[in-house]
Amino acid sequence: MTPAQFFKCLSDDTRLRCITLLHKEGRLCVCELTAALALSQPKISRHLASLRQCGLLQDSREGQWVYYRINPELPAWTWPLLQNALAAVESTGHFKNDQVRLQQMDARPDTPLCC
Amino acid sequence: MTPAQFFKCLSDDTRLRCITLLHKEGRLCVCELTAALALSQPKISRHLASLRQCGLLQDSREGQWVYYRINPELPAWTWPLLQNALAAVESTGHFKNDQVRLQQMDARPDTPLCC
DNA sequence: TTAAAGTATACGGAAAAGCATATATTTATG
DNA sequence: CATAAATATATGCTTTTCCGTATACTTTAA
Repeated sequence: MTPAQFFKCLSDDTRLRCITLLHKEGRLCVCELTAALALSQPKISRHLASLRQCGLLQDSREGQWVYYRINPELPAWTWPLLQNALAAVESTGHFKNDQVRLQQMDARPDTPLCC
Repeated sequence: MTPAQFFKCLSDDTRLRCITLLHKEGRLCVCELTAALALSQPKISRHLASLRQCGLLQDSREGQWVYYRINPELPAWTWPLLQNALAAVESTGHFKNDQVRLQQMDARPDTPLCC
């Protein structure tokens, strides 16, 4: 992944909101992101697929659900950028209303409540 | 400027190369950038205009030449991102061959040698 | 084995981005 | 004033991005 490609990943609000929530929550399935951002499932799925294809995200299927997380093996130079990107989102107040629907502790990870 | 817009500015190689050189040199005119990157003048001019319009760059005409610099009044949240972006470019070795043609000290700023 | 939930992808269209080329504009200079 | 240099913009085109909708795939559960 080149720096320009990395920035392109972050250059769209939907992708940036997904990444922000994934960083906050650790991992989320598609339906949780769809519910949290109030966007259509194919839209979320397409953006997640593009982020996976460029190496920013990892996915793992668990039964019915596909969980996404930030790829822990990203190149070293991306980490400070990612940190500052999230800090920038935080400091500008963008997406401050985005939040994953609260889950009952004993409901995860088997059954996301959102679906 | 939103974070996503900021990242879009950095998501193109030509723009990233311009920003990298401008950060290194402080300020450069269009013909210096055109020569340093070996790209067409309209292409450079268009990218610089887009970066100026979104607030990332400032321009100032000095006689025949228009000098661009990184806008010193960028919002605070952009600075660490910019720093890390340049560090990323450096560490990945991209654009490592880009350099402004050396100027004789007494030739600047009146007459860029490149033109 | 059928149905339903969760997810991915195909398709078609709209909008934006990016480019090469040509031309206009501004400034300096003879 | 005419010309040349530096820069900006217009034009037409191709490519990419983004989206909504429809549909296919996968897994679970009845």
